[in-house]
Amino acid sequence: MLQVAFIRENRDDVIKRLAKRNLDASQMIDEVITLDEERRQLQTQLDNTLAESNSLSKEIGNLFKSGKAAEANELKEKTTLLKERSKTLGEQLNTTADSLNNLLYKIPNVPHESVPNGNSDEDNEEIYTEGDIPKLHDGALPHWELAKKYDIIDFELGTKITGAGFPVYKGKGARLQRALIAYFLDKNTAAGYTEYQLPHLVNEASGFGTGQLPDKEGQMYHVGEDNLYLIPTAEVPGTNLFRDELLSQNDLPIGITGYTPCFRREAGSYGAHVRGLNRLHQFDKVEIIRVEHPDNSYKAFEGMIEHVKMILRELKLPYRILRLCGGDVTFASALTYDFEVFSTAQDRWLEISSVSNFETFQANRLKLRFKNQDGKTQLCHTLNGSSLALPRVLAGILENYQTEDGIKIPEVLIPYTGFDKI
RNA sequence: GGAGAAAUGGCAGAGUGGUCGAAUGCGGCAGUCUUGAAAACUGUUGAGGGUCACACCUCCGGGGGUUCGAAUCCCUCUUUCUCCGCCA
Repeated sequence: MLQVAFIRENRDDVIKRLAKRNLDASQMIDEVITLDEERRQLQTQLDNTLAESNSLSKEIGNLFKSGKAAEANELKEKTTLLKERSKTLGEQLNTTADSLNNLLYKIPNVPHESVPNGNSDEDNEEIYTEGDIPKLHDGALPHWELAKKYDIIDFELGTKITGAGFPVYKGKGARLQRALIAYFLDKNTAAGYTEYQLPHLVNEASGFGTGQLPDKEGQMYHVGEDNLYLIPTAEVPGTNLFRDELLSQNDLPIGITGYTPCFRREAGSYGAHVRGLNRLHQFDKVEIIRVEHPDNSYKAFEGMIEHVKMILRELKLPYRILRLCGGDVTFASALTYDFEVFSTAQDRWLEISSVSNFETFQANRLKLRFKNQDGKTQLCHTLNGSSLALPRVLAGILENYQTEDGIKIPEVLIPYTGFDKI
């Protein structure tokens, strides 16, 4: 959520920058400013009322002590009126503050200046490509056919025991999955990220902290009896680790990584685009999360991009990087780069990583702050990225590494799989 | 699941109705000393709102209540610890 003071001081700029998201926020922004003024006014009135009754109370105490009970009782009557007034003002203040907050929840982050204009994923800007697209033999198959042919992933079995979008990995498929998780975690920890094992269910406060609530409630699985949510990404427990924290400058930067399954209710549309591993209700992902000094966050962002590039280079997968346009960048993010791997047999790019800088947007909700050099409290910047999401990497490997007599395993993974061919 | 105890600043930990936003220690910051560092010493140091700046207001796990006045008393919820039960 944006900071009110920032909105107040940069009204025109905020509206202009939000327009990049094809959002005319002028009305909302003005309402924020009005509500905020109202809130401050009420706060002042309440403060003054309370100040008055505080000083009366002191006086009464003193009078009682010096034995002037009659005078004290006289003053007591006065406080009744003040009490009523402060109660009314308090209620008004709460109402106003609630409306202000509800409105703030609806305003997305202001995009970074480098974010290109555009409406949809078609307007994203390709900024980098690497790797050769392999020439496959005749009769090369998409990964869901390969999965069946080599009996490594069983989609029907998943449907039987749970439902569509919950695949069952078998034999070498399961082992390859585990190999990828271990390999990614090793790469991330070697780069300085601390490994965490995080809960797969989170409470409501965590959902609010990273912005899944209140708006995207329907996208998470909800365990009603205990009012918990299945995580859609490790970003949620991982970032909420730092909720309500006041760090010292020396604690920064913080980098953590963790493997979790991810659960998403709205897994997507229909047809070939959601076949196989392309879109799932449950999938595995290794995530990297950073908490940074604001001055350093874009440098850290570049570092994360380089890190993911290095992994894809090692896996020898052809990929490209997109800078998401204003219409496609997610609600909380100021700048997002997507990584896509080329899935040769499907002849299309598949998103495998999304790296974002949220600047202070999440930190403001989380109350994640640090003491800067001058001893002042300041909001941190938060960032995260997939490093990496498993299913589509797996799809890319299966499709790009297929040969007429089996699927080869990328060299760097062989120590993890213990076999070099499926 | 049952019984008991507890929740206070970045951390540890005092504080049982007004003089408490809160002792003390640690940590942080600044300084003295030192070639430099450490140690020692001195000073400083909670968060949020509000203000040009002050004033002022709020916050002692969350919510409610008693009282002129609550960290302190009462109710309730949550969490933690100890003991018992169950258990991978």
